[in-house]
Amino acid sequence: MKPAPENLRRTILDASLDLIAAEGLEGFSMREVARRAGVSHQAPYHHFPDREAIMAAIVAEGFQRLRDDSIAAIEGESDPYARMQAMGRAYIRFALHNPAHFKLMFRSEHVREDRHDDARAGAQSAYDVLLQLAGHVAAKSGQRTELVVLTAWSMVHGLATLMLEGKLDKVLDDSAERLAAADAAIDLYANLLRRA
Amino acid sequence: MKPAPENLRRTILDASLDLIAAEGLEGFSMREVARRAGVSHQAPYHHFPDREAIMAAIVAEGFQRLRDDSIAAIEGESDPYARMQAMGRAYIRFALHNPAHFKLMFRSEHVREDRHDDARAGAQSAYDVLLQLAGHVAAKSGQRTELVVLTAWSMVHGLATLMLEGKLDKVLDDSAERLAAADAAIDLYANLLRRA
DNA sequence: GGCTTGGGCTTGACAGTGTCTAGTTCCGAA
DNA sequence: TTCGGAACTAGACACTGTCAAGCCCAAGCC
Repeated sequence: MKPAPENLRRTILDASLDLIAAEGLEGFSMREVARRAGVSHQAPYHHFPDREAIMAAIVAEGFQRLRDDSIAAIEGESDPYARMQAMGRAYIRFALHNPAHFKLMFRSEHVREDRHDDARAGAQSAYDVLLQLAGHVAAKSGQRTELVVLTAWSMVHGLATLMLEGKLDKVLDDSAERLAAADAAIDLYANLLRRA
Repeated sequence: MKPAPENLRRTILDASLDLIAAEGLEGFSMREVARRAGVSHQAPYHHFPDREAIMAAIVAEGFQRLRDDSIAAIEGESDPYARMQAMGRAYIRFALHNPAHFKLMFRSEHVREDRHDDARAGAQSAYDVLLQLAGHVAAKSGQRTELVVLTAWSMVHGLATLMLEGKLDKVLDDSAERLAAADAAIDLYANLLRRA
């Protein structure tokens, strides 16, 4: 009667992703995940030590997807500035299309990366892409690499966060307008750097 | 025997602020607040309809403090760019010195501003300061005001958020280094705009 | 005076949570 | 056939936010 042997772990992760996508981050609960997976409230504990471990696994997958999206986005471009802009657009789109997932990836009280190697490794792999791009931009613009990393990351992360938390809703009505505004901000940043 | 008539509301807010400062945002609970205020677990409900209302009141106070800090910081400067930089530094310092309070101000799942006039008004009053500064910067730099608002706010908010969530810990060790890096990022942004 | 009203507070309940401890069931190796 | 362990269930515990009653006391009115 068992549907398949070792896929409850995967089922739990998928149920978790569905749950936060549908109900938001605060709608996540071990027991609701178990209910959606069709198992007892204790079954998930056989595959994850605790609630945070499930979230850490989700965070790791999120960073891998973000990294993949970023790489796919920059492939079409050769100019360092254009590549950086492409990555920024991918970052914003990932955040706006997966709001709860994105939030979870950046909430240290939910997943403390120092105790979850998978989450930390995922984050690092996405960071590496940014670091490499920033190096080329820094070389061309004459800025320090660390400062390019810091400003570029902060810019797109701030855009994403403010939009996800609704802080820009009063000035940007629909999601198309938000995307356009974010792209314009990214363009301005890149152009300022280009002409530095 | 009553210490004073109508100060339990204030006591509850102070207890809440102490609690999140000490235990973080996730350490906040109605019952712990009541315990710290020395009253029964239901007493707070006599002054606030629910948990979210306490948080909304705290958020409102936070934005007022942020606004005051910003105004105090820009008073010493006359150049529009310098004033914008001063506000950015004040923003970062507020966030780093009051991490839980700052996070709460930007977490829409905890406080939905559309149902809490006090929180919305507080946020608006801080936003107004930014809007005015950005107007002057836009006039001097030839950029659109909305784009200056968006990029400046996103930059400092991204800096604050990434630092608070520990995402920059691996590259910025202590808090002095973090402050210096944030200031450098703000300076770079302002200087890029100056020479646009 | 007595009586009512209502604000401020307490007590007790309820459903929901994360997680601990004990089972139970089943399958493969000895 | 027995054993062992992996996968899972069931029950409990302390905690949460909030609803429903009730208690106490001062103010207002007869």
